[in-house]
Amino acid sequence: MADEQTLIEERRRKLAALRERGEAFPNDFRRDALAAELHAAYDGRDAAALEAEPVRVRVAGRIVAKRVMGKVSFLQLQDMSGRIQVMVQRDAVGEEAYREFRKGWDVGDIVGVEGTLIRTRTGELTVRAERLRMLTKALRPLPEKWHGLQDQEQRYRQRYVDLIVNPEVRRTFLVRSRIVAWIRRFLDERGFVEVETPMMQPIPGGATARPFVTHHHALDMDLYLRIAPELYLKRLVVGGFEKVYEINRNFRNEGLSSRHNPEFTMLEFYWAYADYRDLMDLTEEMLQGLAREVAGSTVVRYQGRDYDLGRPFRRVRLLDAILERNPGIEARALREAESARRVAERLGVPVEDSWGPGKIQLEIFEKTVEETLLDPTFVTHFPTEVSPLARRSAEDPFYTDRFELFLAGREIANGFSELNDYEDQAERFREQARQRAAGDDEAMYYDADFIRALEYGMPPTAGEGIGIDRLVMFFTDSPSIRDVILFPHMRPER
RNA sequence: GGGCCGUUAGCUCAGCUGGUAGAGCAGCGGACUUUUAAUCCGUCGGUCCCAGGUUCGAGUCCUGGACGGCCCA
Repeated sequence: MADEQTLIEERRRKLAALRERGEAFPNDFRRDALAAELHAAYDGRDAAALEAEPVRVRVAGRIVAKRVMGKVSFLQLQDMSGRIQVMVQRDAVGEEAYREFRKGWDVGDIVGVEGTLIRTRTGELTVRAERLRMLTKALRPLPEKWHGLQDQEQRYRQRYVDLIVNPEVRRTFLVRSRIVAWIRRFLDERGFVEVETPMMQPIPGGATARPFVTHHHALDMDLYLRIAPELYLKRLVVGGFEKVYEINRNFRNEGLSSRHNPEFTMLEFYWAYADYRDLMDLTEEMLQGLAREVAGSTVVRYQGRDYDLGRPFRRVRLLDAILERNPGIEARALREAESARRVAERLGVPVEDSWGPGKIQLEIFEKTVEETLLDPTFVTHFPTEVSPLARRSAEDPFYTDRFELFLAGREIANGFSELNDYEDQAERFREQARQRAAGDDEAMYYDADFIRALEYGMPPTAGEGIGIDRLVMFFTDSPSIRDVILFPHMRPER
């Protein structure tokens, strides 16, 4: 009796008996306590104190352990808050109920228990049962109690099982929830307004990435799942939402990896009458606050290394970061396509013929510098060529007033002073459209309505995007993005 | 897309140079009135990921494929 079907048959038999008695799926049990609440309130009370002043409780949850001793038995009950032990004595619940409990209850079932708090001989706070209720009979057996569910594939495909048996998984997603809630509070407190903009867009914009396409039947037109909310949020800044943000999903049609899921969560916020330096200051403040909230300290351990978010983050220009990492390169050589290409080739960085010096600089940076940036670092002044929505630097229009924040070798945030010169923006769109026509399917589309919006006048504004999933990875010490997404994308099961 | 690794009972894992597949947990039957991976006795349980091939004989060797993990692009 151990292949899966037989185990299920066995439980089906127990369920049939419940149905016969009309006790199969009751909905009238009301609990009045959670496991964690009981521990918090009574862990300090010894056996005598609990006996002197009896505390009656009703708890409910999933059976995660069952230890049958004879005429007394023990259960571990797991609810949303944690675990609490239950003691079932034949003489306390009656012979019939005790028999039903012994024969009919399995690990995995969801039950309700009414009883009194006691402390056992070994000192564990325990509900001594007086009444027992089967609430939901489980048909399928749970994975082994000691090792839990190890198989990565099954953990992702059947996250519900993973959550039942691997407590650290639940913790990760609780932290995720706290991070998002904390960020909302942080922005709300500073006067930012949360909005929701289209997930389905006629023209995908705001980032360079391949979009997913879908079709609207009534309108008979293709729509794109958004790759970023940026152009809509800036329309709102035009409309007078001078501090605005959105936390929501983006979709990008690219490969899967431990750092990429086709849908991921992004915070984007826009702040009128501010520039990219204000953003860096705010970002520092946000991450330090988050660290204190989530880790209890500005020193956070990730994958065996300590990261100190308490000190001001390093700020370095992209060009300087390249030169620092690749000694012997002449800065001037990177300003012109021909010579920049030769530098890239010397460094073993493959480049395409269509790339200008800006794209080549970015590529050299990504291939030789990015993963070395462990401690939080703002890399500033990205080339205009690869920043079609960012404001040019006043001192050198080859670059923009833009930064990316790197942490543990990964890009966490991307922000810049927004381009509000509609003529420059129109020209940048035209350049993107040219590249698209030349075969770059990540290049942007010309968005005429966005230009029209800018022509009404957008105040000088700074805007930033922060990848929530990567942030959660960092704060939960998770090596893979799949560990912080409840249902990561997988190929279909056979 | 490429390289490496993995897939054996519901779960966690063994299985050597090829000789008809094992353990623990879970299940089932029994003992046991304070257990903590409870313990003890007995017992059931297999599409060895799939399809070919080599061989007297394949979980094991070869080829192809599926899915997953890690690394690279």
